[in-house]
Amino acid sequence: MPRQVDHDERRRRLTEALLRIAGTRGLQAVSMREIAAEAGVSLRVVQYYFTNKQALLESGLAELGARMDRRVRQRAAATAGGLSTRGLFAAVLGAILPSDEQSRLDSLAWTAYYTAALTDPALAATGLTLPNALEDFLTERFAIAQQAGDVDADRDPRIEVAALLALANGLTSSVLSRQRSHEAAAAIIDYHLDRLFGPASTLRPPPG
Amino acid sequence: MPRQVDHDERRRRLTEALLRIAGTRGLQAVSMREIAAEAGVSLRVVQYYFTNKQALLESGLAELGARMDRRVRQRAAATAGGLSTRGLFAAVLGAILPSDEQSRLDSLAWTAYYTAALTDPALAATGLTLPNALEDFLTERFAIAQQAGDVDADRDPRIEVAALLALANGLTSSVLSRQRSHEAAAAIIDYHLDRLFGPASTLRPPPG
DNA sequence: GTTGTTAGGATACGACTGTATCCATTCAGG
DNA sequence: CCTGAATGGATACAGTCGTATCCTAACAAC
Repeated sequence: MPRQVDHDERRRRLTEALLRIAGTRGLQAVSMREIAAEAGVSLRVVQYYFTNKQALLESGLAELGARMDRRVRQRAAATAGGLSTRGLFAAVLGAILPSDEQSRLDSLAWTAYYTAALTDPALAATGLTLPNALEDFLTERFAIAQQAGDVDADRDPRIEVAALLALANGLTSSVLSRQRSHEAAAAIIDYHLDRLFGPASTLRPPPG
Repeated sequence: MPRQVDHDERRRRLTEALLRIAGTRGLQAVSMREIAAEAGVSLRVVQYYFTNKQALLESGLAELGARMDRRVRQRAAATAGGLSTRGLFAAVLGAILPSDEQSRLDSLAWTAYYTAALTDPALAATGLTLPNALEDFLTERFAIAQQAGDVDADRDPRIEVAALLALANGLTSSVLSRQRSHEAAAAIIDYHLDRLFGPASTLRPPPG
């Protein structure tokens, strides 16, 4: 075998270049040639490691999902002591909200993908499945906390969770458009978590 | 002067064609030729009545704003008797949520514009100004209702209004992706209005 | 050293984009 | 009637797009 190259590493670099473009100039600015330039390689290399533009886009979407997952776990791990239900919700919702430059770029790219998926059936198949799973998971946790008496009995778990996730998404959109700062958005989420769970008992996990 | 044509009417038809494409196939599918085909005219006609593609896109954005405004007023007018604070909020939030096929298409187009504006400074200038004005207006109304004793004194008007608007936006996004039905989203909004203002006192205005 | 596969540079193809130009038709004002 | 502006059909132009092809360099296996 001739000169061997780490294909996964090459693909990772190209995917990162793609997401950099999508986050700064939008998904419509993503072309094979732009990705090549951003990654500092030739067009042929991009073609060589991805059969299609479609494959490239799917790789970008997968990477975004992986990064989001990593952020949630990081925030959950940063919570001192065992993770309370409120801590879990704060971790998830805090991870959704863009908090630094990197997560802002990722969030922009995610929004671009989501919007594209609304009118592109090819992307819709892979891109719009995560929210439901997350909602179900959090609803279950919320219901358990409620049965334990940590939440008022008259709250509807399914509605509360759906609302919190929709709220985080709506706030994200306003943070991306710079209508609101990250801190203002985080305060709004805290305000609602306070109403649901009572005032926070421990230190807030650090942003990032 | 030779054969005279109603320019405003022509421009309106072309703008409608543009929004039809943006709502069904996305903003990236909008080209001068596609608009011409959708409107049943030649490419030259599109060029004749709009100097630029830019001008065409701005016209689409303006039309979307006008339609949204019309929907809010319609819902407000449909409310029996004088408009209560809750009625106002229900009208505005209900108008944001896509409720029929037409408002769904408009909402999709709006989302496409909003996403594009996040990375396109030309669109950002005209497109991202409405939300703030609406938020200020509703916050004022909310504060007045609170001083009149119609809302609990410990609610923060600015936060509550910002959260309601973000909630409506987030729910809209979930309705567009068919993660949730319009009815489910409307129920979530009602649930929160009930918590804020107490249970609804009058009939809910009809959808549409 | 020859061979054969892997890795990529260079270039080309047809489709599509926004925009510009050329030209024919229509019809009111003189 | 005739002239000139309004309207729009047809076509061209320079770019960019995704993709395909051709060809060369590198290097492990034999």
